[in-house]
Amino acid sequence: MEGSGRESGNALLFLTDEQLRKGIEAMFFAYRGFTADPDRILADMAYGRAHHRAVHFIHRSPGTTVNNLLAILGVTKQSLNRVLRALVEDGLVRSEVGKRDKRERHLYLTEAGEALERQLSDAQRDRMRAAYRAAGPEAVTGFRQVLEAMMDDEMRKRYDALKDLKG
Amino acid sequence: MEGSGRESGNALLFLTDEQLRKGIEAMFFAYRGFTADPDRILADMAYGRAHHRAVHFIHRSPGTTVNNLLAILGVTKQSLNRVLRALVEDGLVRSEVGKRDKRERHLYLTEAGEALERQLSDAQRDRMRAAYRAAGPEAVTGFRQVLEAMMDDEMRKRYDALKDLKG
DNA sequence: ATAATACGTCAGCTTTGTTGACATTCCAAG
DNA sequence: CTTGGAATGTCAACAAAGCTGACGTATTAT
Repeated sequence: MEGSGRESGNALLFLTDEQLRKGIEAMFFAYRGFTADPDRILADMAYGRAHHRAVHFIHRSPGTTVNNLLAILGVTKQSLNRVLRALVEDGLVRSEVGKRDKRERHLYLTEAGEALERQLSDAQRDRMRAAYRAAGPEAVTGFRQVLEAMMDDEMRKRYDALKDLKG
Repeated sequence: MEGSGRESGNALLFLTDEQLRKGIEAMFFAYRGFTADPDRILADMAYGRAHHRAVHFIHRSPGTTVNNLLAILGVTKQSLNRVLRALVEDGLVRSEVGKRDKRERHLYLTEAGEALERQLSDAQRDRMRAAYRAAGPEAVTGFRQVLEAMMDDEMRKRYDALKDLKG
């Protein structure tokens, strides 16, 4: 992007259907690896991937509202509510009535919730770290660039909104 | 891997939890974008993502057996069978009894099946192509390197097995 | 002959998504 | 103060796509 113009020239040459298909298949198999470790951990409990996502984003943005979470995850409130209810009942998530706007519920992880989050994200980060190390720092930059370019506009908004919080 | 040792030195400096989390979130949102276009197309029909995967890999490896497909997709035969039955009934997939081993069923896409595959993969390739172009050729290399390093050993076997077919 | 393999199928269960309908609570505008 | 709309929660019903277990059948291998 801010690099030389040299690479833009022959970039198109590499975009054969064969190359693209490999990218598609790599994405498919890699995503399985990406979720494999948390899935294994969650399989022992009564939780699934949906719980993992909720826990992740509540940890990421403590005090986020249900509506916020809905927008990020892109599911219906009924679907999220089922997951959230289980997490609250099991004492992993705390739901606080908003002070400014009492209609809103602000979500926080409890100690137990943070512990689960740590367990799950440790596993996922370990794999990501290993992949990053194996591929090297320049690959990491490229990896992120392609992923960000691959998002829907909707998704990119959500991703960027998260970035603004802390990153 | 076969590159310089220079980059390995400062690689570790970049592996903060913050960086890793961004990678995790990028993966999450990008995968949604990755599947969004086919999902939209399939929503109009009575098909889902499972049908897409079956169609993709039958197109990719014409004449593949049910067991082969099972191993690649990583699902149970009951689950795959439901999908496959629908595709055969709808005339998108042809199932041929094996000549050497008559227990095996070899799977092929019909004309209609190929047409659907083209429609789906065109959409997905378009997005992948756009992402590749936006990110540049060096990013593409990095993207693939990280993805391949992120796969489970099991997944990588399946991915490599596919690569050997044509790529 | 017998065992193992490949495939199909029936039945039942789980997770995670969907719609639609409806109640409650609360803010804000009239 | 009343009322309309927004945010949330809940109930019911359903679908997609995964799972296990059991069973049958044809075919191949031992």
